[in-house]
Amino acid sequence: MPTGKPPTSHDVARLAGVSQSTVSLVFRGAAGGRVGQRTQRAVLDAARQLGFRPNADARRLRVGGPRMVLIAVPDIVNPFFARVFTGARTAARERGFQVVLSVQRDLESVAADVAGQQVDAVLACSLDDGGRPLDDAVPAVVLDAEPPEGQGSVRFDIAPALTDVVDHLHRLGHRGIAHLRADVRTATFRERAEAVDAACAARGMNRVHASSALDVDAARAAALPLLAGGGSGPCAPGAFTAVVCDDDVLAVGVYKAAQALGIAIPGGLSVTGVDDVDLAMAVTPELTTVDLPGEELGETGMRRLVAELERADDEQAGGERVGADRGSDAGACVRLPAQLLIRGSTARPGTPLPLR
Amino acid sequence: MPTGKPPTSHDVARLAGVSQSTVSLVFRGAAGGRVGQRTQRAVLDAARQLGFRPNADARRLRVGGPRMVLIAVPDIVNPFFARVFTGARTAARERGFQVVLSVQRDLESVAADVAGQQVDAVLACSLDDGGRPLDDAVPAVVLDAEPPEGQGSVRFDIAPALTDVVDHLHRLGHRGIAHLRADVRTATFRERAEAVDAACAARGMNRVHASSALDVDAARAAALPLLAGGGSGPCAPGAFTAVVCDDDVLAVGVYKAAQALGIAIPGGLSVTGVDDVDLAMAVTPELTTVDLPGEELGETGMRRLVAELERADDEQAGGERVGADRGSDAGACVRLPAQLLIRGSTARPGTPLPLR
DNA sequence: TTGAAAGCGCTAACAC
DNA sequence: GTGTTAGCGCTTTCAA
Repeated sequence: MPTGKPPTSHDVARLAGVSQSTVSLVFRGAAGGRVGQRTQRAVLDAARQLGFRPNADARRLRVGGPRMVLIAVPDIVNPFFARVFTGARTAARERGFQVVLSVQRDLESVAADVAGQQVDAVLACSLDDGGRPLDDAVPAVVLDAEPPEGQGSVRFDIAPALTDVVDHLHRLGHRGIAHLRADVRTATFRERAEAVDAACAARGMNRVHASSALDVDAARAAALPLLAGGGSGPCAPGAFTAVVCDDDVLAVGVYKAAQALGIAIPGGLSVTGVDDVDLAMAVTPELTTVDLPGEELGETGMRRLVAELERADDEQAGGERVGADRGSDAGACVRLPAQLLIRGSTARPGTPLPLR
Repeated sequence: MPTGKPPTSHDVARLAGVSQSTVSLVFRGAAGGRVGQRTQRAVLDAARQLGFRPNADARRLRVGGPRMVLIAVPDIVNPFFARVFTGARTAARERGFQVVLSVQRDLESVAADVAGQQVDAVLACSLDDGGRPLDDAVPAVVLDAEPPEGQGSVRFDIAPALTDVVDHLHRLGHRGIAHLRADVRTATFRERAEAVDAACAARGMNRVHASSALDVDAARAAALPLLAGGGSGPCAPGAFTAVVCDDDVLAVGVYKAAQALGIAIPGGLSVTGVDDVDLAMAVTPELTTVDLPGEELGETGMRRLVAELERADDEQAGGERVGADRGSDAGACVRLPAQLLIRGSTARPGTPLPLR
C-alpha cells in the first residue's frame, strides 16, 4: 500500500528483510564482496517492486556533490550564447564542476535559480544593463557586460575590431558609411557605436546611422529607406557606399533590402557584420565580419571563476588573510581579441548609391 | 577562524548569540513579526561576516524542492535543439517543474546526470540509435527518435513532408532528383531517405544520392562531383534537375557548389532543405524547405511527460491499481506535422545539368 | 519573541 | 556478511 510519498531505503530494507544500511551499500555499488549475492538480489527486487530511487538530495547532503556553477544567458537559441555556454561547460568539466543553465534576461530570475539549486558560483553572460552583483557571497564573473562592481569580467575587445572594419572600408576607398545599429541596450553595442563613430571621425568619413531590432525582417525594414536615400541625419543622405552592421543578422537584412532595390553587393554597396555566425558564410557574397569567439569567452570566464573559487578554498584552509589581500585580481576585466574576417561583401566602392 | 568547511546556520547562530532556529526563520523570510528587528539584524550581520549561505541540499531534503525534469539534447549550439529545449522548458515551467539541461549524445552520460541530480523524469531528444530506456523507474519520453521500448515518444511526421517535397518537384516538371543525405544514423534521417526513395519510385522519377556530414563544407564537397556529373549509382549521372537535401545546412553546401560550377538556382537547379532554420531565409534565393517546429516538439513531449508524472502521483495517492492498468497510453507515439514551405529555390526545370 | 528537539533519507564508522 | 548508530544542515512543531 504505497502512500503518496516515494519509497525510501527503509521501505526497501523492510521488504527485503535486511537492514537499511545494506540497501545503501547495494545502491552505492559498494556491495562488492561485502554483501551476499542472495541478499543483493533481494534488495534489488524489493527496490524494483517499490519503484525505489535513491534520494539524491539526501545523498548530496551527506556526501557533498560536485560543486556547481550556474551559467546565465539571455537566449539559448542564439548560437552565440550557445557557444558561450558550451565553452563554459567544457572548462567547468575539466575542473570537475557541474554546470546548470539558466536562461533569463533579468537578475531577479537568475537569483531565484541560484537559491533553488545548490550553486557555488555564477557566470552571467550579456545580462541586461544595470545589474548589480546579484547576490553577494556568491562569487560571480560577468561575460560581455559592464562589470557591476568589483566583480571580474571577460569581454571582447570590440572597439579595435570595429575600428578595423572602418579602416578596412576606408582603405578600400569608402568615404561615407551607414551604421546599422542593434536596438539593444547593452554595453557591447554601446561600445560598437562609439568605436564606429570615433573611427569615422578620425578619418573624416561621412556617417549616417539607423537602428533596428535584432532580426532579419526588422533590419531589412530599417535598411530599405536608408538605401533608398531617405536617411535623416546630419550627413547628406545617400552619401555612403558601405553599411556597417552591429550584427550578422542585421547584415542579412541589408542584403535583402539591397536585393529589393536592385543594388549589387559588393559592386554597389559594401556590407559588414559582427559575430561570425554560420549566416555569414551562407550568404552570397560571403560576409565580411568580426569573429566573436563565444566559446573562448565562456571558457575564459569559467576558468577565472573556478580559479576564484579555488583561491577562496585555499584561503579558508590556510587560515584567514588580512582583508586587503582578498580579491587579488578578482575585479580585473579581461579583454578577448575580436578579429576582422575579410570576405566578399566588401570591395572598392563602385558608383555611389543613387538617390531615389 | 574559518575551517575548510562552509559556515552553517549553527555558526551564524553562535556568532549572533541566538538559536539556530532563529537563523532559519530569518533566512526563510518567515521572520516577519516573529523575530525582533535587533535580532534579525544581528543574524544578517553575522551571516554576512561568515559568508553564510543556506545549504540548498539540506533545505530540499527537508522541504522537498520543485520537481525536476532533465532534458537531454545532443548539441545545444544547433538552433533546432535549442528550440526543442526552449519549448520543453516553457511547458515545464507552466506546470511548476524545473528543468536541467544535459548536453550528451550517449545514454551513459545522461544516466550519470540523472543520478547526480534529483531528477524526476527525463526528456531525451534525438539520442543516438540503439538506446534502451536509460534507467528504469525514471519516467521518460523520447523526442525525434525510435521509442526504445514501451516508452512514449513524440516525433515529426517527416515522411509525408518529404513526399510533398518530391511531389512538388514532380509537379514542377522535374523527372530526376539527387538526394543529399545527412551522414547521421538516427531514425529521422532513415525515414527521410525511405520517404524520398518511395516517393521517387511511385512517380517513376530518376534518383541518385550522395551523403555528407552535417556541415556546409562537407556538403559542398559532396555536391560538387554530383553536380559535375560524377555521381555513381544505378541511375545515369546528371539525370537530375533538383537536389533534395536532408537538412538546410546541406542545402547551403549545394548552393556553394552550384555557384562554383556556375549553375544558377533555381534556373539551372532546384534545391530543397529540411528544418526551417534562419539559414533558409538568409540565402538567395530563399530555400524551399520543410518546417520542423522544434519548440512544439519540446512542448508536446514535456506535456506528455508531466501528464505521466501526475498520473503516477494520482495512482499512488488513490491506492494501487492492478498492473494491467498501468501505463495507459504511456507508450504511444505522437506524430507532429512537418510542413513544406515553398520558396524561391524551386522552379520548373530549365536546361538539364550539363555533364562535365 | 525565541529556544529545544525531532526528524528529512542517506552515508560511513564501527560493532556484531 | 550484516546491523547499529551517529550525524550531514535544515525546517518545523511545541514549549518557554
